[in-house]
Amino acid sequence: MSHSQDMLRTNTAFLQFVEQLFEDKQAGNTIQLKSFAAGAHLIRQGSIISQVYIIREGITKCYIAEDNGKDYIFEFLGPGEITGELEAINKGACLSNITAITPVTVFAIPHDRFMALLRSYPEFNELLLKVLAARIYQTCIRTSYQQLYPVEYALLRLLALEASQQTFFSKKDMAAYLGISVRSFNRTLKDLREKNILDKKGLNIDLSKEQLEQMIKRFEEA
Amino acid sequence: MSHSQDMLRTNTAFLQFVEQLFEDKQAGNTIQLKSFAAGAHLIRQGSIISQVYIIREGITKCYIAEDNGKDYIFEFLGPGEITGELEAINKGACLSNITAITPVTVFAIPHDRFMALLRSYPEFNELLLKVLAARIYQTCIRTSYQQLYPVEYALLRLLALEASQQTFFSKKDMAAYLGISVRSFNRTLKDLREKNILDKKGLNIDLSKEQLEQMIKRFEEA
DNA sequence: AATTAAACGGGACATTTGTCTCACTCCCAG
DNA sequence: CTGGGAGTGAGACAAATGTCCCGTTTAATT
Repeated sequence: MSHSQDMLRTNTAFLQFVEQLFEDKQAGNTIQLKSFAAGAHLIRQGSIISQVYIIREGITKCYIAEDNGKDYIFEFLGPGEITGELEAINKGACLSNITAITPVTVFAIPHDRFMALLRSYPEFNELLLKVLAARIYQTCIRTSYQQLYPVEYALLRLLALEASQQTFFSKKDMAAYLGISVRSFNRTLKDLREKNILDKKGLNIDLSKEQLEQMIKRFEEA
Repeated sequence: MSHSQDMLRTNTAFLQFVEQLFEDKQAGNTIQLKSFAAGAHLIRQGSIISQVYIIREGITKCYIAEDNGKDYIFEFLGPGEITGELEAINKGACLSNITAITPVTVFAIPHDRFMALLRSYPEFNELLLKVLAARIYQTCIRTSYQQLYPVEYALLRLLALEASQQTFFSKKDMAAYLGISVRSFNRTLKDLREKNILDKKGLNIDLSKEQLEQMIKRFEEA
């Protein structure tokens, strides 16, 4: 379930469940719809929030801004993904920023209501467990290969994911996702182009799936 | 709750709960005790397991071994920490290796039993939610500063944690925890010694808490 | 159409990190 | 006591990455 390596995470099952709750006059009366323009903050790191958001439409990025001015993007969240749940569970200040990349609409559920839902709908509880488990899973895998493989490799994976998902992010965001500077990002792109692995022009991987897998295998052996 | 930045994670509440279950003849009859010698594998990456383990005693390390021969340690798990829960929730192969650093004893609970416990004990369910949330929280924070700050800074934090917890790991493990080579680890240690931040001899931070905080602040401003 | 801000691409140089290597110590099994 | 293996420490060099900078392109607004 949702174990596939995604740069942009989505969760249809979760979205459907919340959608249904929202439709239900009884259960849904504390659930609000909210909209955010592209670039707007849904959640600000360090602030206190009293609701969880489930993304109904649009794409957001979830990142920590360090004091030295650098950002690290953990994930791009799309429809069906929840944010602010850590804060609901542990009652702390917000871990990260969430900002809208495209225009976004969300379901907003107050914390106490959210916790009550978990208790009254075991199915919902289990969906959340799966979401959290999947996040840990993904984060571990990603962190590990970003630390232990050259950037070139991580970048290739990133581009492959981007291509397969038909989504496109700014270079700045992609660099922040990889935890490197934009300069390094560009440099690596150039290297890959010179090796004829990428289009001269853009970001399209100039390889078949088989070839890409071979590339990656080669990296792993080296 | 357990938000403090720990290198060695422990969880008293969780341990107590499982301990009680184990004592209870009715509920505990499917819970086994298992022991592992130092260095033994509790869980092998990629394998299939059918139980979750809750550490009763001892220290383990949780790491991914990449194909290029490098390891990345996510966390050191101590008493009360659970492992194998991701696999119970998502039914996949094991994400990571767990090996015993010291002799270890664990409670072993079969997957189906574990999932049943979550349903029948809301309190247990909530404890698990908190554990998962705390892991995400910690992982995000750590990943971010390891990517965005110089190694020197991450290393200082690591040593401070080690000192405050009175735990000591091999250099190899500490390097794997930081995602760097042992060589870099040593080099950075040497630099810190030359700057009179560390003991000439060993790994003790040669600063008061206030001084250390100042150091870290200086890093953050730079 | 003109203006501005942001994104992009890359040169030059400094710094950081990895790889390879060798030497030293310690401990333990033979 | 002794040889081997693991852990440790560091020199020398190569490779990767960051910083600073500037010119170009693109997109949005006036």
